[in-house]
Amino acid sequence: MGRSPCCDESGLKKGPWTPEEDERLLQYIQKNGHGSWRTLPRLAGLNRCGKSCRLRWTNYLRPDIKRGKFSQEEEQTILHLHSVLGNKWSAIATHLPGRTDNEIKNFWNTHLKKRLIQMGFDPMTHRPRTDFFAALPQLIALAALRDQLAADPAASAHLQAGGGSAAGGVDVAIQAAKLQYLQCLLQSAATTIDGIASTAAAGSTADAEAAALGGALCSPQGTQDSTAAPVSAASGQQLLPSCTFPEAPVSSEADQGLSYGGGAGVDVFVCHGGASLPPLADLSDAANNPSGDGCSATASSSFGGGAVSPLPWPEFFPDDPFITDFL
DNA sequence: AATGAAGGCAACCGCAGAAGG
DNA sequence: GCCTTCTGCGGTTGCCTTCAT
Repeated sequence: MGRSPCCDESGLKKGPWTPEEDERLLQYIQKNGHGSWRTLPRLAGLNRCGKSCRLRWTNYLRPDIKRGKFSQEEEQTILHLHSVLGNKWSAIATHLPGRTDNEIKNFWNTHLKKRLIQMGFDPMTHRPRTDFFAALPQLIALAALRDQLAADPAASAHLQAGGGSAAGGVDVAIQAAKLQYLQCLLQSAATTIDGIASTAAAGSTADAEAAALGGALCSPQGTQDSTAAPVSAASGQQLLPSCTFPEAPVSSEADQGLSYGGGAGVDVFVCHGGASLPPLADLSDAANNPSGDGCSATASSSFGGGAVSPLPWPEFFPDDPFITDFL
């Protein structure tokens, strides 16, 4: 209860630690253990409060502390655990031997958080930004696609050939695109559901990561960059080698853009990019996979036992056949 | 070379929960 | 059951370094 009085005491030194202080604290703890942090400074002959000593020890002097840059694996772990645990830095730190909560927190605030924001993700939910107008360009792009496919025999032929289905290739492709967009919307709407998380990072560098994730975002770029999605799917699977599939097996097709994580004892559904809407160039593949993309069947089941929640948006454009087709 | 901006990190502050009397 | 003390955690700040102009 209440605030610790130790740091309120006047006359105690604050600010950066000197090498002499470090040495004194280190030697004392190595010899006696830290025991009571409150009494430690006096016993060790340090003019610091116990809190400051504890912080210095846990964040800097502890012998098992790992220094240097975070590895890709560590980065992945942080992203994944943060998506599950939120800002529970100490809990995250327990999964990263040698890293302190402070270090992880700093790394998050200075690197990962900014990167997620740049990629259009909400750093708290790890999901694409949920405002409707942000998704509007994609809606428009899909509507345009429908018109274009209907008007372009070459594209239709391509889709029919690639789709492998003799009947209604264009329609199937459009339906698949619609389905994927719907899933995008649904997933955006599900941001408040606890326990649902996504690992956002994939790729070996920030730029590669951005590119990879950008392909999976519900954004105009995501729908038009024909190279992004494969990178996303591939890297997403590569970089989460320890991910498990606690609920249901997922087919390799459906697995694209998906991964599961069981960190911290929590079964977590993870969908890269929140809604792996593939680029439009992949529509033939989408048509091959009538269940939609990797966020389809398992996604809806993860959002509450398979029942899809009612859309929150129909009131915005109830008369648009493109939307009502979904309902 | 000088200066300002931005980034990165160590440390502090204050709150909350656990433990003990 | 209440109060006090201690510990741990997360948010924030401020300093130092690096980069750009």
